[in-house]
Amino acid sequence: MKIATWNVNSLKVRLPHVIDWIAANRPDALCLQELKMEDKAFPVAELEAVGYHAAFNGQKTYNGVAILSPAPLEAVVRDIPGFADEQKRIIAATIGGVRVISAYFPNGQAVGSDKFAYKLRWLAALTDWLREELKTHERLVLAGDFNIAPEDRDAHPDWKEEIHVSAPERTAFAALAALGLRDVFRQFDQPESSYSWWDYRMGAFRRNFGLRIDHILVSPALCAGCRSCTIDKTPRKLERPSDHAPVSVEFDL
DNA sequence: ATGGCATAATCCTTATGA
Repeated sequence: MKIATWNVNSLKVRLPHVIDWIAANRPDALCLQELKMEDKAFPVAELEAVGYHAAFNGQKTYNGVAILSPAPLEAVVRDIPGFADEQKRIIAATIGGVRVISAYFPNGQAVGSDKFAYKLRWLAALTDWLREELKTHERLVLAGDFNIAPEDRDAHPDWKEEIHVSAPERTAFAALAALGLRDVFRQFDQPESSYSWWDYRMGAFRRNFGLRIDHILVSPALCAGCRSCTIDKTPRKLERPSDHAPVSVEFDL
């Protein structure tokens, strides 16, 4: 089974890239973030035409998440249950017996800001919810744009901002890991300076000035079967790219 | 010291991203 995640930064603009990437990679599940569109604008027909169903949780202008799959998407849940939030950042579905969650974590803007406090509140609510989910879903995948670089090696050495690398954010990431969820990328040898996001400015991609903030975390029941985890930089080289690259994991069930 | 790019929504400027 192959599961991937991709922050597309506007599905309207990026739909051709998504369609091409699906055709080349045929994932069993593709988690998308930052759709930046309302549900009524979601390209259902275009994706059906390439053999993919979709569950989506959209919002005008900001946020918005989806899961695409050639197989039926069952038991769809939108948003974190019990957490009052206007922002559309979560969708979950069961695909082939695997609970798949597409998550767009808050950016946080700046350490100490109101948005940073919201990021930490949101992370705490997510962790509480997943603790319960894991009781009923042994096979679980949390994939998305975490907006956290979990270790120093996940950020370019010249990254001078605190946001995405601060201690409170990394502590919150560790709390997710403490549920038993494993950052699959680090289960395998990887190239040095592996990142999944590069700023549009300053020639950041050319200089590989990036952050690894897009992650796939898997439950213990799936971890042993994991065969690979890779970041695909090819779509970042296209005209009008997303600033994020897709991340994929392959595992045996 | 600042903003540098991209997107979407008020439009020709602003909010947000990371």
